[in-house]
Amino acid sequence: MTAGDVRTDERRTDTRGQIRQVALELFAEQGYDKTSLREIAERLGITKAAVYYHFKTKEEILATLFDELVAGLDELIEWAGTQDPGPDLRARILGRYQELLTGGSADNLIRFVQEGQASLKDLAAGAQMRERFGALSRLLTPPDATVAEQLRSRLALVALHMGAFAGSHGDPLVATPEERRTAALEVARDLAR
Amino acid sequence: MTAGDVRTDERRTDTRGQIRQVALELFAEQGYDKTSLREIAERLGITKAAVYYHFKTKEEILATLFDELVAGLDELIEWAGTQDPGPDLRARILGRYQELLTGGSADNLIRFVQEGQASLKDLAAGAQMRERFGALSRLLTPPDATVAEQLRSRLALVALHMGAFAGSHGDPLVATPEERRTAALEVARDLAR
DNA sequence: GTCTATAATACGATAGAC
DNA sequence: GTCTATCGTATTATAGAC
Repeated sequence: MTAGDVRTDERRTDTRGQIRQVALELFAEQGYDKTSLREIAERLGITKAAVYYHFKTKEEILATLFDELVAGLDELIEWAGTQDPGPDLRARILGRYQELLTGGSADNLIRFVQEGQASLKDLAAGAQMRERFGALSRLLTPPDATVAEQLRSRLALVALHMGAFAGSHGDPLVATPEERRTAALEVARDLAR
Repeated sequence: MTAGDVRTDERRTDTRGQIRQVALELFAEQGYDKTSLREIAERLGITKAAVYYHFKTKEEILATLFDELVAGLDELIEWAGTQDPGPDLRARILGRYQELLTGGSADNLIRFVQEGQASLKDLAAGAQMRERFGALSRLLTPPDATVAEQLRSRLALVALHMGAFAGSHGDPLVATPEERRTAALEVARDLAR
């Protein structure tokens, strides 16, 4: 882990990374169950067996996709725990949560979470995400919250999700990604007010 | 179709209906892809082949599950088209939509739609539902709506869904079904105000 | 690090007996 | 209306050559 040890991260052809990237695209597009390792391999011009050199199982591919997001969420949750509760904190939590969903490939990841909840049900990554969503929901919900307020907290998170990837039921939102994000944050903050 | 023609509806052991019921429960619980015909058959103490006597394909089972809801939605959409647009109509649309989701087994169906969007992607039933959600969203969105208002309309529908089956991300809402429904309608109407 | 080949298993769907 | 038996095809995963 010294500063000069660049070699380990400088794999000339980062097959492992390409597998992760393609897998995430396919998982988000068509779901985990309906995406086969053969399909992932084919897109990269390699074979299934080659994929198994880089990952022990299909689920391991999925698990590594969540690592970054989960770490970011844990950081956010821990930070929020040290702050003074109140409407202002809730607004800041939502802003930081949206930042986690912005940039990188977190948009595909959150689309996968939002649209493929069923497939995540029995997977370790699913349990991991459910825990974090639960923690976030609690942080966004005053202790004496009504049922409607609890529901609003959950919807605030969904609003940010829908702003991150557009799609979802019915027609897509017609707007640029920036417009969507801005609108989503506005709606989410209003819901968690 | 005469009044006395009861026989056809009075099948002593309604296997077809039982298949539909069990299938819906399993689809809602674990998703369409992960539910096999063998599993459905086993729960009823029959074989896969027997299931194929009642339905030509697995997808046909799913399709019949949506028939009632789709018919109700079409009726609602048509009715709404004859009314004067405005905040008041939007509130009434949401109320009637919630009624469609209440009673019967529509709760399992809408849970399946909400949590299993990925599996519905390439299915005829999925396209059918997406059309209706799109129509509903448009009815709930003023013509000059901002992006935020468009998003709020979609969230209003999601609010009713979450009120219909509790579950979803993070912790379940702690409330009776009635409390959940009441809160969901309040939140939904506020979103579509 | 990638390959061919294959094991083991499950799936949706069909044929034909009863 | 339900059964047994099976077909054809996919899947995840592994063994072993190169």
